[in-house]
Amino acid sequence: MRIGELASRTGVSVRSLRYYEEQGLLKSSRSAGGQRHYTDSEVERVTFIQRLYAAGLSSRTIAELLPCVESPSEENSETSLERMVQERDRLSQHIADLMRTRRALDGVIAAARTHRENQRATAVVGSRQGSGACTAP
Amino acid sequence: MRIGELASRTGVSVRSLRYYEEQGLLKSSRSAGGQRHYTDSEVERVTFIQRLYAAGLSSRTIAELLPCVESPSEENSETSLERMVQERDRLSQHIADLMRTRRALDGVIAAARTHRENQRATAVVGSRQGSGACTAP
DNA sequence: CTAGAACCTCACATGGATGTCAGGGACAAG
DNA sequence: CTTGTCCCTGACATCCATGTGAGGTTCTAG
Repeated sequence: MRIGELASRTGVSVRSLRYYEEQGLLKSSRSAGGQRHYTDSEVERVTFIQRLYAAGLSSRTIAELLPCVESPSEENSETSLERMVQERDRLSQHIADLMRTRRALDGVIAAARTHRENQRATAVVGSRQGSGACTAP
Repeated sequence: MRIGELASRTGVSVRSLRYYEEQGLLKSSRSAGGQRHYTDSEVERVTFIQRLYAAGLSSRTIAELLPCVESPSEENSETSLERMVQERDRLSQHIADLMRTRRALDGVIAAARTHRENQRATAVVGSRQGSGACTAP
Protein backbone atom coordinates (compact mmCIF):
# COMPACT_ATOMS: atom_id res chain seq x y z
CA MET A 1 0.00 0.00 0.00
CA ARG A 2 1.09 3.59 -0.43
CA ILE A 3 1.66 6.09 2.30
CA GLY A 4 -1.79 7.63 2.21
CA GLU A 5 -3.46 4.34 2.89
CA LEU A 6 -1.09 3.49 5.69
CA ALA A 7 -1.85 6.89 7.14
CA SER A 8 -5.58 6.43 7.05
CA ARG A 9 -5.37 2.89 8.39
CA THR A 10 -3.26 3.88 11.35
CA GLY A 11 -4.66 7.32 11.97
CA VAL A 12 -1.16 8.75 11.76
CA SER A 13 -0.50 11.65 9.43
CA VAL A 14 1.51 11.22 6.25
CA ARG A 15 3.95 13.73 7.60
CA SER A 16 4.55 11.65 10.69
CA LEU A 17 5.09 8.48 8.70
CA ARG A 18 7.80 10.16 6.69
CA TYR A 19 9.28 11.45 9.91
CA TYR A 20 9.32 7.94 11.37
CA GLU A 21 11.25 6.76 8.37
CA GLU A 22 13.67 9.63 8.71
CA GLN A 23 14.21 8.59 12.32
CA GLY A 24 14.83 5.02 11.31
CA LEU A 25 11.67 3.64 12.88
CA LEU A 26 10.05 2.59 9.66
CA LYS A 27 11.35 1.37 6.35
CA SER A 28 9.68 1.34 2.96
CA SER A 29 10.34 -0.04 -0.44
CA ARG A 30 10.18 2.47 -3.23
CA SER A 31 8.37 2.18 -6.51
CA ALA A 32 10.15 2.98 -9.77
CA GLY A 33 8.96 6.54 -9.45
CA GLY A 34 10.20 6.86 -5.89
CA GLN A 35 6.93 6.44 -4.04
CA ARG A 36 6.90 4.54 -0.75
CA HIS A 37 5.25 1.18 -0.52
CA TYR A 38 4.38 -0.70 2.63
CA THR A 39 3.22 -4.16 3.52
CA ASP A 40 0.32 -4.90 5.81
CA SER A 41 2.61 -5.66 8.70
CA GLU A 42 3.69 -2.05 8.80
CA VAL A 43 0.27 -1.16 10.12
CA GLU A 44 0.98 -2.99 13.36
CA ARG A 45 4.41 -1.55 13.49
CA VAL A 46 3.16 1.99 13.20
CA THR A 47 0.56 1.55 15.89
CA PHE A 48 3.21 0.07 18.14
CA ILE A 49 5.43 3.05 17.49
CA GLN A 50 2.57 5.31 18.47
CA ARG A 51 2.13 3.34 21.66
CA LEU A 52 5.75 3.79 22.54
CA TYR A 53 5.54 7.50 21.84
CA ALA A 54 2.52 7.66 24.10
CA ALA A 55 4.55 5.87 26.74
CA GLY A 56 6.99 8.75 26.67
CA LEU A 57 9.84 7.16 24.73
CA SER A 58 11.80 9.37 22.40
CA SER A 59 12.29 8.39 18.79
CA ARG A 60 15.92 7.67 19.50
CA THR A 61 15.00 5.19 22.19
CA ILE A 62 12.32 3.64 20.03
CA ALA A 63 14.84 3.27 17.25
CA GLU A 64 17.07 1.36 19.63
CA LEU A 65 14.32 -0.99 20.72
CA LEU A 66 12.43 -1.70 17.55
CA PRO A 67 14.97 -3.91 15.81
CA CYS A 68 14.95 -6.10 18.88
CA VAL A 69 11.17 -6.27 18.78
CA GLU A 70 11.00 -7.32 15.18
CA SER A 71 13.80 -9.86 15.17
CA PRO A 72 15.54 -10.93 18.34
CA SER A 73 19.00 -11.61 16.92
CA GLU A 74 22.15 -11.61 19.00
CA GLU A 75 23.56 -8.20 18.26
CA ASN A 76 20.58 -6.19 19.38
CA SER A 77 19.31 -8.49 22.11
CA GLU A 78 22.43 -8.26 24.15
CA THR A 79 22.87 -4.58 23.58
CA SER A 80 19.38 -3.35 24.23
CA LEU A 81 17.83 -5.89 26.55
CA GLU A 82 19.09 -3.82 29.43
CA ARG A 83 17.66 -0.68 27.90
CA MET A 84 14.30 -2.33 27.36
CA VAL A 85 14.11 -3.44 30.95
CA GLN A 86 15.03 0.03 32.03
CA GLU A 87 12.33 1.58 29.88
CA ARG A 88 9.79 -0.93 31.10
CA ASP A 89 10.62 -0.04 34.69
CA ARG A 90 10.36 3.61 33.94
CA LEU A 91 6.99 3.01 32.38
CA SER A 92 5.89 1.10 35.46
CA GLN A 93 6.92 3.97 37.65
CA HIS A 94 5.07 6.38 35.44
CA ILE A 95 1.93 4.25 35.55
CA ALA A 96 2.11 4.14 39.32
CA ASP A 97 2.39 7.92 39.43
CA LEU A 98 -0.58 8.30 37.15
CA MET A 99 -2.68 5.96 39.24
CA ARG A 100 -1.82 7.99 42.27
CA THR A 101 -2.88 11.13 40.48
CA ARG A 102 -6.09 9.46 39.45
CA ARG A 103 -6.83 8.56 43.05
CA ALA A 104 -6.24 12.16 44.01
CA LEU A 105 -8.59 13.33 41.28
CA ASP A 106 -11.20 10.87 42.41
CA GLY A 107 -10.93 12.28 45.89
CA VAL A 108 -11.44 15.78 44.62
CA ILE A 109 -14.40 14.73 42.53
CA ALA A 110 -16.00 12.95 45.45
CA ALA A 111 -15.51 16.01 47.63
CA ALA A 112 -17.06 18.23 44.99
CA ARG A 113 -20.06 15.93 44.72
CA THR A 114 -20.48 15.81 48.47
CA HIS A 115 -20.31 19.56 48.54
CA ARG A 116 -22.91 19.81 45.85
CA GLU A 117 -25.23 17.53 47.77
CA ASN A 118 -24.75 19.65 50.87
CA GLN A 119 -25.54 22.72 48.86
CA ARG A 120 -28.73 21.17 47.62
CA ALA A 121 -29.76 20.00 51.10
CA THR A 122 -29.02 23.45 52.47
CA ALA A 123 -31.09 25.09 49.80
CA VAL A 124 -34.07 22.85 50.53
CA VAL A 125 -33.90 22.21 54.25
CA GLY A 126 -31.79 25.10 55.43
CA SER A 127 -29.58 23.02 57.71
CA ARG A 128 -26.12 21.47 57.89
CA GLN A 129 -23.52 23.08 55.71
CA GLY A 130 -19.74 22.72 55.62
CA SER A 131 -17.61 20.55 53.46
CA GLY A 132 -14.85 18.04 53.96
CA ALA A 133 -11.37 19.19 53.09
CA CYS A 134 -9.89 17.56 50.06
CA THR A 135 -6.15 17.18 49.92
CA ALA A 136 -4.00 15.00 47.77
CA PRO A 137 -2.95 11.95 49.79
CA MET B 1 9.87 30.97 52.29
CA ARG B 2 11.31 32.54 49.15
CA ILE B 3 11.24 31.10 45.69
CA GLY B 4 14.63 29.44 45.83
CA GLU B 5 13.68 27.38 48.82
CA LEU B 6 10.36 26.36 47.32
CA ALA B 7 12.26 25.31 44.23
CA SER B 8 14.70 23.15 46.10
CA ARG B 9 11.99 21.65 48.27
CA THR B 10 9.86 20.66 45.33
CA GLY B 11 12.58 19.91 42.84
CA VAL B 12 10.95 22.32 40.40
CA SER B 13 13.07 25.04 38.84
CA VAL B 14 12.67 28.66 39.82
CA ARG B 15 11.84 29.42 36.23
CA SER B 16 8.97 26.97 36.29
CA LEU B 17 7.57 28.34 39.53
CA ARG B 18 7.39 31.79 37.99
CA TYR B 19 5.78 30.26 34.96
CA TYR B 20 3.17 28.56 37.11
CA GLU B 21 2.31 31.89 38.65
CA GLU B 22 2.09 33.48 35.24
CA GLN B 23 -0.36 30.74 34.26
CA GLY B 24 -2.46 31.32 37.36
CA LEU B 25 -1.59 28.01 38.99
CA LEU B 26 0.27 29.48 41.91
CA LYS B 27 -0.03 32.69 43.87
CA SER B 28 2.51 34.40 46.06
CA SER B 29 2.61 37.28 48.46
CA ARG B 30 5.28 39.81 47.73
CA SER B 31 7.71 41.38 50.17
CA ALA B 32 8.17 45.14 50.28
CA GLY B 33 10.93 44.80 47.75
CA GLY B 34 8.82 42.70 45.39
CA GLN B 35 10.19 39.26 46.19
CA ARG B 36 7.81 36.30 46.23
CA HIS B 37 7.00 34.60 49.49
CA TYR B 38 5.28 31.28 49.92
CA THR B 39 3.77 29.33 52.77
CA ASP B 40 4.53 25.70 53.47
CA SER B 41 1.27 24.59 51.89
CA GLU B 42 2.52 25.73 48.51
CA VAL B 43 4.94 22.84 48.53
CA GLU B 44 2.09 20.35 48.30
CA ARG B 45 0.39 22.48 45.74
CA VAL B 46 3.43 22.57 43.50
CA THR B 47 3.95 18.84 43.66
CA PHE B 48 0.30 18.34 42.83
CA ILE B 49 0.66 20.64 39.85
CA GLN B 50 3.60 18.57 38.70
CA ARG B 51 1.51 15.46 39.03
CA LEU B 52 -1.18 16.92 36.85
CA TYR B 53 1.36 17.97 34.26
CA ALA B 54 2.72 14.45 34.29
CA ALA B 55 -0.81 13.22 33.74
CA GLY B 56 -0.88 15.18 30.52
CA LEU B 57 -3.06 18.10 31.56
CA SER B 58 -2.26 21.46 30.06
CA SER B 59 -1.70 24.45 32.27
CA ARG B 60 -5.00 25.88 31.12
CA THR B 61 -6.84 22.79 32.28
CA ILE B 62 -4.95 22.70 35.54
CA ALA B 63 -5.84 26.32 36.09
CA GLU B 64 -9.48 25.39 35.69
CA LEU B 65 -9.30 22.54 38.15
CA LEU B 66 -7.08 23.84 40.90
CA PRO B 67 -9.50 26.34 42.45
CA CYS B 68 -11.94 23.50 42.83
CA VAL B 69 -9.31 21.37 44.49
CA GLU B 70 -8.38 23.97 47.01
CA SER B 71 -11.82 25.17 47.97
CA PRO B 72 -14.96 23.47 46.70
CA SER B 73 -17.24 26.47 46.55
CA GLU B 74 -20.34 26.65 44.37
CA GLU B 75 -19.10 28.63 41.41
CA ASN B 76 -16.24 26.36 40.48
CA SER B 77 -17.76 23.06 41.59
CA GLU B 78 -20.69 23.30 39.24
CA THR B 79 -18.64 24.61 36.37
CA SER B 80 -15.70 22.28 36.48
CA LEU B 81 -17.00 19.09 38.02
CA GLU B 82 -17.86 17.92 34.57
CA ARG B 83 -14.42 18.80 33.31
CA MET B 84 -12.76 17.01 36.19
CA VAL B 85 -14.69 13.86 35.51
CA GLN B 86 -13.78 14.13 31.87
CA GLU B 87 -10.09 14.52 32.68
CA ARG B 88 -10.23 11.64 35.10
CA ASP B 89 -11.71 9.43 32.41
CA ARG B 90 -9.12 10.51 29.94
CA LEU B 91 -6.44 9.69 32.45
CA SER B 92 -7.97 6.27 32.99
CA GLN B 93 -7.89 5.63 29.29
CA HIS B 94 -4.30 6.71 29.13
CA ILE B 95 -3.34 4.45 32.00
CA ALA B 96 -5.02 1.54 30.29
CA ASP B 97 -3.05 2.26 27.11
CA LEU B 98 0.18 2.41 29.02
CA MET B 99 -0.51 -0.86 30.76
CA ARG B 100 -1.13 -2.43 27.42
CA THR B 101 2.17 -1.09 26.16
CA ARG B 102 3.88 -2.41 29.24
CA ARG B 103 2.47 -5.85 28.60
CA ALA B 104 3.78 -5.66 25.06
CA LEU B 105 7.20 -4.65 26.31
CA ASP B 106 7.17 -7.48 28.80
CA GLY B 107 6.45 -9.86 25.98
CA VAL B 108 9.36 -8.54 23.98
CA ILE B 109 11.67 -8.77 26.95
CA ALA B 110 10.63 -12.31 27.66
CA ALA B 111 11.21 -13.24 24.03
CA ALA B 112 14.65 -11.66 24.09
CA ARG B 113 15.54 -13.58 27.23
CA THR B 114 14.31 -16.82 25.75
CA HIS B 115 16.34 -16.13 22.66
CA ARG B 116 19.41 -15.45 24.74
CA GLU B 117 18.98 -18.73 26.57
CA ASN B 118 18.65 -20.53 23.27
CA GLN B 119 21.82 -18.86 22.07
CA ARG B 120 23.65 -20.02 25.14
CA ALA B 121 22.32 -23.55 24.86
CA THR B 122 23.25 -23.63 21.20
CA ALA B 123 26.76 -22.47 21.94
CA VAL B 124 27.22 -25.18 24.53
CA VAL B 125 25.26 -28.12 23.17
CA GLY B 126 24.99 -27.29 19.52
CA SER B 127 21.34 -28.22 19.19
CA ARG B 128 17.88 -26.66 18.91
CA GLN B 129 17.85 -23.08 17.65
CA GLY B 130 14.98 -20.87 16.51
CA SER B 131 13.08 -18.30 18.46
CA GLY B 132 9.46 -17.57 19.17
CA ALA B 133 7.98 -14.67 17.29
CA CYS B 134 7.18 -11.65 19.40
CA THR B 135 4.39 -9.42 18.27
CA ALA B 136 2.41 -6.84 20.15
CA PRO B 137 -0.92 -8.40 21.14
C1' DC C 1 -3.44 11.57 -23.93
C1' DT C 2 -5.15 14.16 -20.08
C1' DA C 3 -6.95 15.63 -15.73
C1' DG C 4 -6.76 15.17 -11.07
C1' DA C 5 -5.41 12.90 -7.08
C1' DA C 6 -1.67 11.27 -4.55
C1' DC C 7 3.12 11.52 -3.77
C1' DC C 8 7.98 13.50 -3.59
C1' DT C 9 11.59 16.77 -1.19
C1' DC C 10 12.79 20.85 1.19
C1' DA C 11 12.10 24.10 4.42
C1' DC C 12 9.98 26.93 7.63
C1' DA C 13 6.32 27.34 11.46
C1' DT C 14 4.12 25.91 15.86
C1' DG C 15 3.22 24.95 20.71
C1' DG C 16 4.39 24.35 25.50
C1' DA C 17 7.25 23.79 29.31
C1' DT C 18 11.63 24.95 30.40
C1' DG C 19 16.66 26.83 29.95
C1' DT C 20 19.46 30.80 29.79
C1' DC C 21 21.27 35.40 29.61
C1' DA C 22 21.31 40.41 30.59
C1' DG C 23 20.80 44.21 33.48
C1' DG C 24 19.29 45.70 37.71
C1' DG C 25 17.31 45.58 42.68
C1' DA C 26 16.83 43.22 47.61
C1' DC C 27 18.66 41.68 51.65
C1' DA C 28 21.60 39.29 55.26
C1' DA C 29 26.25 39.22 57.30
C1' DG C 30 30.56 41.33 58.10
C1' DC D 1 28.79 50.76 53.77
C1' DT D 2 30.18 46.75 51.19
C1' DT D 3 30.01 42.37 49.34
C1' DG D 4 27.95 38.17 47.98
C1' DT D 5 23.87 35.72 47.23
C1' DC D 6 19.34 35.64 46.01
C1' DC D 7 15.65 37.67 43.48
C1' DC D 8 13.26 40.63 39.80
C1' DT D 9 11.58 41.34 34.77
C1' DG D 10 11.99 40.60 29.99
C1' DA D 11 13.37 38.38 26.13
C1' DC D 12 15.23 35.03 23.29
C1' DA D 13 16.63 29.90 22.76
C1' DT D 14 15.60 24.91 22.81
C1' DC D 15 13.51 20.37 22.02
C1' DC D 16 10.56 17.38 19.27
C1' DA D 17 6.66 15.70 17.06
C1' DT D 18 3.79 17.64 13.86
C1' DG D 19 1.61 21.12 10.66
C1' DT D 20 1.93 23.58 6.40
C1' DG D 21 3.13 25.36 1.93
C1' DA D 22 5.74 25.56 -2.40
C1' DG D 23 7.11 23.57 -6.54
C1' DG D 24 7.52 19.48 -9.02
C1' DT D 25 6.76 14.27 -10.29
C1' DT D 26 4.01 9.87 -10.46
C1' DC D 27 0.16 7.20 -10.90
C1' DT D 28 -4.65 6.03 -12.21
C1' DA D 29 -9.15 6.63 -14.29
C1' DG D 30 -11.50 8.15 -18.17
